[in-house]
Amino acid sequence: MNKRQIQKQFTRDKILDSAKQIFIEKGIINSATLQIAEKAGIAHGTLFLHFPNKDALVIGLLDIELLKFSDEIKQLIIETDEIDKLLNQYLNLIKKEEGFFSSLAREMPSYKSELRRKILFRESLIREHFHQVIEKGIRKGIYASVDIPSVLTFLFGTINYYLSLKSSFVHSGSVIEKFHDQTIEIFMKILKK
Amino acid sequence: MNKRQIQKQFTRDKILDSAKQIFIEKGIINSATLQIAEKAGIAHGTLFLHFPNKDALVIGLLDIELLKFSDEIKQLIIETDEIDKLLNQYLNLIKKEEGFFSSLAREMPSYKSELRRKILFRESLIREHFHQVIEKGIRKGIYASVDIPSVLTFLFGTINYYLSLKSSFVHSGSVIEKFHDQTIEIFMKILKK
Amino acid sequence: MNKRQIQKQFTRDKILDSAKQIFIEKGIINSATLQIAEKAGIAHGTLFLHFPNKDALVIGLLDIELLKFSDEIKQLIIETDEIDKLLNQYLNLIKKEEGFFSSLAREMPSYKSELRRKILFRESLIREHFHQVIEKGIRKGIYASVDIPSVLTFLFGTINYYLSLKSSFVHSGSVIEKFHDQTIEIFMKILKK
Amino acid sequence: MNKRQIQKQFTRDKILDSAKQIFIEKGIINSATLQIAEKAGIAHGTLFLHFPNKDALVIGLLDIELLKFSDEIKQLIIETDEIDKLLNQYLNLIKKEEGFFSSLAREMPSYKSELRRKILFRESLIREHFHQVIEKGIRKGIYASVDIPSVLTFLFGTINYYLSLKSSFVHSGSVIEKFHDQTIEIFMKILKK
DNA sequence: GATGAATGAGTGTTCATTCAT
DNA sequence: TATGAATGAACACTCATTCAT
Repeated sequence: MNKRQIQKQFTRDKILDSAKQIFIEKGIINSATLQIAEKAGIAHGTLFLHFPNKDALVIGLLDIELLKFSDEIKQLIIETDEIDKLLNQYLNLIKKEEGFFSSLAREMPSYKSELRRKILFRESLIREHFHQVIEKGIRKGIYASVDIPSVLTFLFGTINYYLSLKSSFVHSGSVIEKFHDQTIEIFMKILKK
Repeated sequence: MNKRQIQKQFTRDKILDSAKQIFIEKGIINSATLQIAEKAGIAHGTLFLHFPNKDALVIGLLDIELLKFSDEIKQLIIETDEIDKLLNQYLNLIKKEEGFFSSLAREMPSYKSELRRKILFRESLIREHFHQVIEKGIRKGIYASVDIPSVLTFLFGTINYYLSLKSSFVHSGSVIEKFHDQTIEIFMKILKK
Repeated sequence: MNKRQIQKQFTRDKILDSAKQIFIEKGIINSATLQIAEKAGIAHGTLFLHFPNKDALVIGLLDIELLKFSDEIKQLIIETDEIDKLLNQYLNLIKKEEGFFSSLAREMPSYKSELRRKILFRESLIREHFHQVIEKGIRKGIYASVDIPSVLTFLFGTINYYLSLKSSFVHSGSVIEKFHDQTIEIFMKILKK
Repeated sequence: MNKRQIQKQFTRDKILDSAKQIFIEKGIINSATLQIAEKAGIAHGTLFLHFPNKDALVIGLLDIELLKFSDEIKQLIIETDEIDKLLNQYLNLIKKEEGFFSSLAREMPSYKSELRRKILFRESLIREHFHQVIEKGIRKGIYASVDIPSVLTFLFGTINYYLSLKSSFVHSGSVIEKFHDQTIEIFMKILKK
């Protein structure tokens, strides 16, 4: 990469960084592209040079974050096939970026369908990992033979609920941490033979 | 109530009615006060005579709806002390106003905190009813001695998740209906001894 | 009309007045709604209270101007059935609002088709008047039996050409006046038996 | 020309080619310099190396096109001194590049005065050719002794009118072709003794 | 109490032009 | 000579709220 390309990437990263911070703070819908540009220290128009429109910026940011996340999950899968350990690690991962995922959960229902589809697709990849682990457990006779999709919707629905209402559940600190143990406990109960 | 007060109440009700319809249709954030006033057949300014600002209108509407809802739940409680029948009735009640509750679930996370607190307070009343029934069941030895708040958060979180992403789960028709049976089934499993 | 309605009409008129002046000066495409509002001494948003969008403002202005014009033409028709006198009066009418018609002719080709159709419809009404007078003349044996539509396109095309390139034909003053006599002369020659 | 100059000319030509195509397609005002550069396969900034600004590019393009056109007309003059044949050929020439001339006629009135003057100057060269032929015809006693400039304004104005409102006169195909015969017919009538 | 005209800050997006590389 | 990232003013349009009538 020559100097120009480095500079361009740097600007792009600055935009994504600012966007992430502002999205966490105010939610995507209430964040103005002007404010993001100002925080990134660039001209308003420059933002649209890197992303053709606001939606593309959101999608760009999500792609990076969710891909990163998905990769880390994949790593976890390889390391363990016990669902409680996997769930434990999964919650820890979310906790690390809780601000971002909280704003995501909060606003996802308001997003335009393309954006929402993109997010749900990423989530479905993660669900898939969980699905496989549970399926294996059922085959091994460790878990009860539940309807896996229903059970996972229950789990992800609850986590989503915590995240989306984070500010109502905790004044500061992590919601995920607060409900960490009980979430695992209840989920294991559902799987118990 | 004298004639003037009756007239005032009538106008207020018209506003609330229109607001409800429009909120369901377009979501609270995308509903303009002008449109609500037009649908109510009153002047734009009149709306602000009855509600100091848009938020107050939303709160006013919720107060009525959730109170009504809460009353119906109370009635159910009296009629039964079996949690599966109660949950069944509860889901049926939501289904009746699914449009409203879906738009509520979808947008609640974006509301200002006072508004959200109000909604969650109303929800907590309903939770309380469930809490009592489960507690009684545990005392009677019918249900396992679970941590009731956690278990209820799991339940309400999941229902909320269905409602908020309704349009991703079903193209038309009711999400609640679609997930009705499995929701009860899983929830009962959690309570099983 | 009560005071409010008078005030509203007054504001609307101020907007139309400012728009007309600015359109003449800079052309419709290069006129900003903000500038029109400023010239009218009202808030930018107020403009959109009276006209839902810029196009509607243009159409509103045209409707008034062309209707006024069409009415005056109709009056002329009644007064005379000699085409040279009619054409003479017609050119004088255009001359009175030459600034406006010049900017119209200049930019019409760039307008969105709905707007253009509207303008051409108004023009067609005027053509119709001319058509009738010429037809009568042919029947009476005063004029040669020409193809009236072609001949009128020739006439209106030329007038349009003068108007649209006004600033190239005259530095100040009226183009219509400058070409008044020769336009009539040539047109009469076309009609001559 | 050394190698560098050849390369420069080559780039310049590529820009002019792209500009012409895009101008025809979208009109000058709606054509972005970025798009022209992309079509030419050069960097955006390079365009401004060859032409100091967008106007200069337009003028440069016109110079070439109108000069080419003027040369072809000159050739026609040599071949014939009958005005109807000349006009016939002239209309055929326009028809060949009708897209370009239509977009020119449509937008010329919106151009800055320098640009417009340039175009009109080129047109005046063509007018000059017509002038000479008509003059000769009058001297020979073939045509009536009309005021040649007026008569030519009538002609060119009408052709311009067809071109500028092309899309209102024909849905597809050529306007010039459509009005070809009647234009010649009427014009000849004006010249008839 | 009711009206509705007016406000004005705010939004996402475009594009000719500049200049460091 | 050529590049292309960056600029920033400009644009049409929205909407909760105010206040004279």
